[in-house]
Amino acid sequence: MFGIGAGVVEGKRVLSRKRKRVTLRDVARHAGVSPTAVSFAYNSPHQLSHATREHILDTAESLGYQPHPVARTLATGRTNAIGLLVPTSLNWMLHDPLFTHFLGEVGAACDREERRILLASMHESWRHNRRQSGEEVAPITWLASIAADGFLMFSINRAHPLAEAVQRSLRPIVLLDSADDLQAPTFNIDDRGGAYAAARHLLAKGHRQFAIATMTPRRDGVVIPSIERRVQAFSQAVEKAGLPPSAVQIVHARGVPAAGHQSFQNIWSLRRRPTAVFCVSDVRALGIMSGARREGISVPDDLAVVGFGDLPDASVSSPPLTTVHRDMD
Amino acid sequence: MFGIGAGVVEGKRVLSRKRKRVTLRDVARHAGVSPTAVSFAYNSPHQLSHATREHILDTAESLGYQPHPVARTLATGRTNAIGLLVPTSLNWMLHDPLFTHFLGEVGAACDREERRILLASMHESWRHNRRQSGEEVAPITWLASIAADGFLMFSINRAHPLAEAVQRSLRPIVLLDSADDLQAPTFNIDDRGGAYAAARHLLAKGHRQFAIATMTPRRDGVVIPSIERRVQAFSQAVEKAGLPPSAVQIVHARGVPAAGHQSFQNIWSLRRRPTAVFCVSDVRALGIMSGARREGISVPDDLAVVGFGDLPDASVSSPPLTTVHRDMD
DNA sequence: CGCGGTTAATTAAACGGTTTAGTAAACGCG
DNA sequence: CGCGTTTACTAAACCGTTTAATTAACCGCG
Repeated sequence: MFGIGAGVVEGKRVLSRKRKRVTLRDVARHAGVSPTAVSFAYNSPHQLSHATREHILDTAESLGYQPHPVARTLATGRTNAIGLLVPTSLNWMLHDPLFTHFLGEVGAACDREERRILLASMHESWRHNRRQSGEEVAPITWLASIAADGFLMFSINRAHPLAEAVQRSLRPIVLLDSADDLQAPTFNIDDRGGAYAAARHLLAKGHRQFAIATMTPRRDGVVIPSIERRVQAFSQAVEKAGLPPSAVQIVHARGVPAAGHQSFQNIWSLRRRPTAVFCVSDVRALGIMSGARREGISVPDDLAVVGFGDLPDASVSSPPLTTVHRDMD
Repeated sequence: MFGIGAGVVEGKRVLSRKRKRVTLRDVARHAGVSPTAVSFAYNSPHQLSHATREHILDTAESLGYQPHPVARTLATGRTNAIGLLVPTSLNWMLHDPLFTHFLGEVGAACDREERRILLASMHESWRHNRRQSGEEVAPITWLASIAADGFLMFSINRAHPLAEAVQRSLRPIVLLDSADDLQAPTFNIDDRGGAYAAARHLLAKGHRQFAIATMTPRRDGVVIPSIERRVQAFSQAVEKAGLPPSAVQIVHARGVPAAGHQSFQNIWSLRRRPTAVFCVSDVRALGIMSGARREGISVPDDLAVVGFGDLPDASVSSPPLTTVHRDMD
């Protein structure tokens, strides 16, 4: 326990360490002020004299100091990130044009106010964990592990295992494209109304035999609510018009829009050949129209095709939609 | 300074405070062990006897304890997030099918290993900051403010103001869709090769007058490299074949794919009417084909249309592409 | 000169974990 | 029994900030 000995050891350490991070304290020491002063220089300049502030900032720059975002977060409680929670793999989500649209808007809103988006998908991570550790991660724990100030949840409804945990969370939540039965602000697109209008339109034109072109369902039964609502609303509208359930046939298409030709053939070869097709999205409709024409089938004479315009530049053929342009709190 | 007095005050506080977070220390106190032991119970079970560990975990659960992710990060240095840096607003980025594809793949890779994606766009935030505070944020500072273990940079090339700062960063970096002149691992798609092949194909078929259908350029001059490369390579291939620069006309289209009709008309009404169109993406090609047919123009007899298949389910009409399926380190 | 009131800067206590070094008890072994 | 090793656990330092409470200095005023 010799003072000098300790000093030497410390000196050696500093030299031997690869690249020690420059901390706020280092700046303070070099500038001959207290750590608090350095913090003030960045966060509340009015507490410092102009000269001191300048001096501190100069020192900081010459040392190459960069504030540590995580330490700052720990002290302030603010992350500057909002968590975007999606029910399945991103991979799959990006097929949903509604999601893409929302993601874009949220992104714009975020970098307008110097925030970031933290993307987390809840599906895969649960499965993974269960397998690896043998212990299932509770939804609430999973949620707690995400360093975000608030959450945006896409396509979560009451049935989702996370729904309950979310309520108990103390952080603010906004739901996107969800059944609005959770106690939180919600933004949706008028899927039902749009699909319903499309059906009315086609019925008015005299069509009596329909096909719905939608996505191939996942094996695990996870659905995309917006798509689901469109399919249901369309079917219901037809049923309400007094037609039998067989008047609507649902056709699944692999990919969009490239597989349009295949999609069309699936539709065209149905036992009860439809006179009109309702597509759950516009790209899908374009693919099918293109496929039809390659076969020499005239649209809309031989086959009427209606899309769903969920993109900002809403298409010609689509029923109206309630567009949502809102940024987050 | 009365012991009892202090106790009362503390008691009052605990009651009055809204909802104090349960910390690791609280668990330790209730379980009658040291904080270290609690930490061990979660992070290195082998250091504890089975009985103690169980006891600690039970106590933790009964108290509703959840580890604080930020504190953990501060102590360990690991964020479990990778930063995905994009050059412009997300809004705009999502128009790039290549980006969407990558984003999906990265997302899948991430939730495979319990990680998250932190999305940050560098363009808007800089502009914003400059205006607000009067002081420009240095790229290096901006980079340092992102709490991520490593970075994925999309469409960054040497000209970008961030490029230099990135090199100096101590965190690992992977470049996506970039000019490969930075010292880092890179993943690209063969844009040049694909576009070149498309041009050769059309030339071989006898076409001599072309149009390129691409995106409307941004006012601020920011470009999408992958798209840019395709346009350039196509033009070069035509030029190399001995045709004059006027043999290639570039047409900008507003939206995809809905605006296909408008796009087609723009092309068809060109002074030198082309016999073939090269589209920088597949959806665009579909839109234009659809527009052409509405006007009774036959594809490919009157007008040949070629797309660029950058989606996983590569289309019929597209030249081959180098597909990339790699997850991150 | 003594007294409030600013201003400029400091001290010390959070924030909530991890990790190194260390200790006491139990264990193995000749 | 003496000695080295393992086991189970703890004390204290650390990660890098913010912020409430406090002090020192200076100013004008009656």
